[in-house]
Amino acid sequence: MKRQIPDATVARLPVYLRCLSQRAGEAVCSSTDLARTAGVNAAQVRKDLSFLEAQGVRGVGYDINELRLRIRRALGLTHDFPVVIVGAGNLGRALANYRGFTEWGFSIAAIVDTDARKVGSHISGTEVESMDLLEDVVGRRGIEIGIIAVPAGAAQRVGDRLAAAGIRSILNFAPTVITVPNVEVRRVDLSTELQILAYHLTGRADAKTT
Amino acid sequence: MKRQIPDATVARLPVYLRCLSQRAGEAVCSSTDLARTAGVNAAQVRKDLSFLEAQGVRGVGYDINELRLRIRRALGLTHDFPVVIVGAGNLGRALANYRGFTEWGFSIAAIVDTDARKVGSHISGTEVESMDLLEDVVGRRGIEIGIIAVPAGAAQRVGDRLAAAGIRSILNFAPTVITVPNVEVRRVDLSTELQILAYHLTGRADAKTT
DNA sequence: TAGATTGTTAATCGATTAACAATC
DNA sequence: TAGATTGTTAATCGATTAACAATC
Repeated sequence: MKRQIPDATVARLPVYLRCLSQRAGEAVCSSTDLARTAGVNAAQVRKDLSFLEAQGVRGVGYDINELRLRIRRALGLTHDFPVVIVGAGNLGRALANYRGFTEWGFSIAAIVDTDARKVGSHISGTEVESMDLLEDVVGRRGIEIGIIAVPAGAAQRVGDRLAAAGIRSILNFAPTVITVPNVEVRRVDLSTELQILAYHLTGRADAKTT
Repeated sequence: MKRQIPDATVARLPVYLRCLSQRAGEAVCSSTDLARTAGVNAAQVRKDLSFLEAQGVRGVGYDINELRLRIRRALGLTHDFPVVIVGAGNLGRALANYRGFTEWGFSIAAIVDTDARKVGSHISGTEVESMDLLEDVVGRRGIEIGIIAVPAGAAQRVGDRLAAAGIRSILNFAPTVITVPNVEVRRVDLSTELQILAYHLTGRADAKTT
């Protein structure tokens, strides 16, 4: 069962969830409405929601609370996911301070760093622990998701250690491509995004001169 | 001319660029090689590179320096892009400190914040200026790219102001969906990424119990 | 020449979307 | 009933990839 939600849909579900949270007062939302705020096609929304066996009401729309619940369930956000943040630099701190974590069912179970001066300090209520404890902490606290927020040079090594420790999903913020077999790695990279924007800037400049 | 590079290819070019930079010593790289490090199919690599009129040598591979140049040119990374960072909190600081900026031809032309206590301080050599100066600074320094690193509640307003100031591309790090007509907006969102990982974790858990 | 690898075709696959009957 | 909106089909579009002739 399950599993047949297309990747493209899975990538959009969190966006829908976010848009729906932003409509507190309202009780019902049409596919057209949701499509507009999410920036996609209305047919797309309906198609996506059909994978969740979402029950819209013809002539009315979707019950917002019901829909949010279904999306969460489809994404597997039914229990808490403990997360380890590796690296307590600027980025690691920014991530740890992001309070959206708990809002969506993720919790910072550990922050580790190699820098002895950082160990023992607290970020957003979590104590920074020694990188030496990584495997220990991951195992003991049942952590399944690792966030890499270390310099590029250290990222691959961290990825390897996370994998060896039993982590199954990695979010890599280090500006480098890492390879970790049997682990789902997602990369978030500022310069990649900037470069894509640059392409479109250039494209539109061309269009103007044409 | 140009413009006919598919979106999917454009999104991969920065990855290739990154992978190629990581192979300093070497002079030549085959599509199979590059595909492995980039985590894609070798035919995909060749197809992508064919849009750049890249000249590989049969039986040998691609000249790394030549290829990097072509990718940069295709992406429009031929001149410097001044960037404004809006928000000098944890995230804004992390972004400003990221030295990959200049490496890829982007420069931090301004950092602005509403907090008077932050104005005047320096981040990575750039002075934080008052948010009131946003439009002024964007116009005067010819800034085309804006990075939003403010709390969710302020993001839409910042987006509107950036657009009004003439910005044509926005990278939105605020955990909210914003709508800005006629502006290319890309969203980078930690919780979206985590939620996608969560889906796959759940999926694999199912697979194991089956 | 033999081995390797490109460039490109063509088949396949997956994702998007217009359209409309069903129905609240 | 009339108006609105869903759920789904089917057409279209775009992206991926195997395969292989070309050729270094």
